[in-house]
Order: sequence, then structure tokens, then C-alpha cells
Amino acid sequence: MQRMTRQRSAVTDALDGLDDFRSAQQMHELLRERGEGVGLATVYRTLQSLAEDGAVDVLRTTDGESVYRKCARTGHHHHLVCRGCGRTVEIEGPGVETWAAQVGAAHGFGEIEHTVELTGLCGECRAPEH
Amino acid sequence: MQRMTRQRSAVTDALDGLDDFRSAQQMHELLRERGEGVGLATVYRTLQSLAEDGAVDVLRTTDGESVYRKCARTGHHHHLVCRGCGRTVEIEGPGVETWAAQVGAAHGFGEIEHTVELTGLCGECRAPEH
DNA sequence: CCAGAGTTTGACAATCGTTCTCAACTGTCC
DNA sequence: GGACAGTTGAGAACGATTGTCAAACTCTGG
Repeated sequence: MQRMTRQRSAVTDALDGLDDFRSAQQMHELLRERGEGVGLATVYRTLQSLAEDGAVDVLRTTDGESVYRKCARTGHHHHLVCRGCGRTVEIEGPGVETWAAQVGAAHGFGEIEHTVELTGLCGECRAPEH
Repeated sequence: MQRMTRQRSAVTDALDGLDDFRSAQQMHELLRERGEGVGLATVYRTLQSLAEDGAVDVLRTTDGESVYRKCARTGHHHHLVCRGCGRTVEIEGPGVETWAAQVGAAHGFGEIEHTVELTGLCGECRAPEH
């Protein structure tokens, strides 16, 4: 059974206040600054279990770090992340889903799963001043 | 300048004989078995430099390991990998490329880059016997 | 409210893939 | 052949993540 502890709610509360992806280490640091210290191992465990429950989304950065984010959209979706500031937009790709299934079928594959993530530079990061 | 050494050609030769993704450690082991021992650090360095030159493709497995493969197609493409046996099909996604750019533009993002990988079960892995 | 059972926590050690170090080695060019 | 700059490799170092396990805590049913 899942229990509600001070640490667990500290992590979920912190996630609610953020809108970009953060690593477990960043969360750990953030909580420490807020004075709600939570052990690093606990932060890892909590984020993992939240991810398993589908309560948060996980992404792997190019350097192999796992980053987490609480998304508004609960179902399956993708992300468009700004490489400059981290701003994130949730994307629903009706086209991609079917494309994936089609491509899979065309090659005799079944039970297709896909990974689709987009990165770019948002308006502000492209035109810093004006 | 790039030199042709015994180690470098051992790695590229080995890659030519494979058609699925392998990790640096697996390559290291494979070369050892063949008697063409190559230091682990060298295998890492060589695979990396080959990847930078676009001579091989890199993927990150779900557990954060980098895997490499020499693809027939040299330009930009994606992969459909069998979760059962590792069989890999190279995919060219005319639709995905434009979709990515469109979605990006719709949100004011530019310089869009995308990651698209598919996994599934190939025909043989779905019907082992018959 | 209270005890007992079962969870959760956290400081620290351990893993594991990958990168760094640096002295010895080896293509390459003249 | 000889010089020199790129390359190698054994082992240390790194950094993210996971494992350990005794102490602390939650929740539930009296």
C-alpha cells in the first residue's frame, strides 16, 4: 500500500510548482533550499514510483540523465522542449501514432511502441532582444 | 588527422559483420573473443568518433546504455527494432520530418530536431513456431 | 488514543557505464 | 631512419543511480 509521508508530498508539491523537466538531483537540491530536506535516495525512489503510476513523465537527456515533469495531459503524449530555456510544450501527435503503426505493420512488426521527442528554440530564445 | 590503426580497423570490420545494435562493452567482448583485443577505452573512443563522423548510428537503450550500428543508409533516418531479437529495419520517415517542423512552427519554435525510434516484435518473434 | 505491523527513510556503500590520465607506442611524412 | 603528432590501454576517476539496513514513521484496528 502507498503511504503519504512528508517526503512524498514535498516532492509532489515541488513538482506542481514547476513546468519544466528536472532531474532527481535538481529536485533534491531544490527541496534542500526550501528547507524540506529529503534524502537523495528517497527523491529517486519517489520520482520513479510517480513515473510508474503515470503521475509524472520521464525523459532521458542526451547525457543519460533522467528528468521528470508533472504534465497537465495525463494520457500518452510527446514534448517539444526548448534547448535554450527548457520551456516545454505538450504535444499530441495524432499523425505520429498512426504513422508508427503503419510503418511497423509494413515490416511485419506488431506491438509497436514509439519514442518521439522534439527539441527546438522557442520564440524568446530565438529573438532575445527586440 | 585520422590514422588507420589495427584497433580502429578491427572495430569497423566487426561492425560491418553485424546488423544489430551493440554496446561498446559488447564490441569489446566480441573483439576479445576474436583474439583482436582492443582496450575498452579505445573501443569507446572509436565508436564515438565513428558516430561523430556519421559512419555509425547511436541509440540509447532504456537503461541508458549507448548502442552502435553501421547502417546502410547514410543520411538521416530512424529505426524499427525488434524487442525480441534485436533485428533492425531502417526507416525513412518522410511524414515525420514535416510533421515535426509543422508542430514546432505552430508553437513558435525553430531549429527543430527530433528523436523518433520504434520498437516492436518482428514476424518471427511473434510466431516462434508454425 | 495506542500498539503492532508493515512502510518508508536516509546516510553510506556499491554498481555500472563511461571518461580521464599519461606514459608507452605507432602511423606518417620527409 | 627519425621526428612528431595522433593513438593506445591499464587503471583511476566520475557521476548518475541503486542497494543496504537499522531507525523512524504511517496507518489501521481495537
